Amino acid sequence: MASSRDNRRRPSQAVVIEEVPDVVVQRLPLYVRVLGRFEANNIEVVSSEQLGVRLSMTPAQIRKDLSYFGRFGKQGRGYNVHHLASALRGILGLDVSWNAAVLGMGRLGRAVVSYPGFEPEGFRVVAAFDIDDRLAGEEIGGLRVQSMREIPTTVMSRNVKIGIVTVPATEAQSVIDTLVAAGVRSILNYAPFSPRVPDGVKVRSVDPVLALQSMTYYLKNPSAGV
Amino acid sequence: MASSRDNRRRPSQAVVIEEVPDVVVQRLPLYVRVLGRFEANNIEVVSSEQLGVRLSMTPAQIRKDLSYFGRFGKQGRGYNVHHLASALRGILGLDVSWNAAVLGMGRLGRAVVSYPGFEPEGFRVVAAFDIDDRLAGEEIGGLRVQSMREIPTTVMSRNVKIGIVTVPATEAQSVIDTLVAAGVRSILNYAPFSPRVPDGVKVRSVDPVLALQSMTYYLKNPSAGV
DNA sequence: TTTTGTTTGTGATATAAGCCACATACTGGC
DNA sequence: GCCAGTATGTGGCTTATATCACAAACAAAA
Repeated sequence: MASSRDNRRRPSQAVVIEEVPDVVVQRLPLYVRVLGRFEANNIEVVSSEQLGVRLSMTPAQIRKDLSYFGRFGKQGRGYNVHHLASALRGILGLDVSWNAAVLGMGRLGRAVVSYPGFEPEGFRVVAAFDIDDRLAGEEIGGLRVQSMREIPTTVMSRNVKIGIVTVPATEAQSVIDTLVAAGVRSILNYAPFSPRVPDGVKVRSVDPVLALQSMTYYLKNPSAGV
Repeated sequence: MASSRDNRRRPSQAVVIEEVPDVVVQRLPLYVRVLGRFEANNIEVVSSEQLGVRLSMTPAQIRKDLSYFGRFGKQGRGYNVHHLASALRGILGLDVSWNAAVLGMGRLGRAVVSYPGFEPEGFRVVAAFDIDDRLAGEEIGGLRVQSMREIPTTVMSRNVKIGIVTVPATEAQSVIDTLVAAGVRSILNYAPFSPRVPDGVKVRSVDPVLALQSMTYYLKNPSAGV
């Protein structure tokens, strides 16, 4: 029945950029990660089926997600691992380095500054701040700790694009406000609270306690959630 | 993969317990947290409006979520803070303590074992394991490190309900399989990979790198995502 | 008691996300 | 060149999630 195929592409005028849902954006790094594993194993081609198995998701979802950004596969064959991986890295901006500042030099902040997992992924911690001015001047993980008052100037001078917030929950909102005022638009929040930020600023929270607290529901109630 | 075998409706089966969506369960601890703040400030009554402001969500959503579990509010007045908080703690199983084991005694595992944020919330790390048997016997954060071979017996004997996985990504799946085989049904995963677990097992992953990698999309493409 | 001002709880509705299924396109074998 | 086998890309449908909007319930004031 459906034999009408006059849905040809219109020329690139009136470019209505289809908005990509945030859920999709959040999954892209997942794809980059497994593709990286395939690359490391010298596998040249993968299907959405294979990716789906690795990621516990349906092949259809992977294909749909990718289709927001282009056509990367070949029918009957699959995706070229290297080609797709670098395309996605480009889309996500993972082909360049990003500078971050850590806010809060307590136990957690120190751990983050010396965490070896950021650098290889292109995230560079280039500044460290603490509320306690007595810490200022001390050196932690190769960085001189600065006063929070220096946030605006340092964000500018060191091209800081990401703030990593490790202060106590009570201080976190004001630190975030300062960051935002300084022009930071991406925040990784470790403080156990719900940040409020204006439009145009993205926050992602890391909160293991919250994760545990929602799992106990299923421990207590095993019949739920399959 | 997801083998749903028989999707036919059973109209005769009247006892359809309304399943609570996982998104809702994941938000409950958020409510508990803000209610705790209100409690600490000796505020006795809050409205869904006030909660919504603190959590950056709509009042309607909060009310809908709560309605899955009962009727906790009074029209024209709002919710009794203490009453609602303890009701939710009960629902989530946060009124009792839970024992956890940490798997992997590297940098991250050690940090987790000595992280002071779990105990006050009722999560007790009662066992520590490492793949490297040479570590076995050493004491870290007051716990004797055990060989992974001891997982089944220790999970039983110490009533471990939660596994906290801090081994490298390459080892993580096999460690999780072992945990699951030993009867653990809640896993907090710090390893940068996508775990596969059978039905009935819950996993939540903590993955700061993934969070950063999805935010760079918006840094690169500021027009997107409001 | 009645009225006014709130705020809940929830059906109904709107929006978003996920999945199916198939036409289309490519590969490899013969 | 042709056929068999395979896997993409996507329109359309289904399912899940979020929001709306309003009757019901309560408090406080008159």
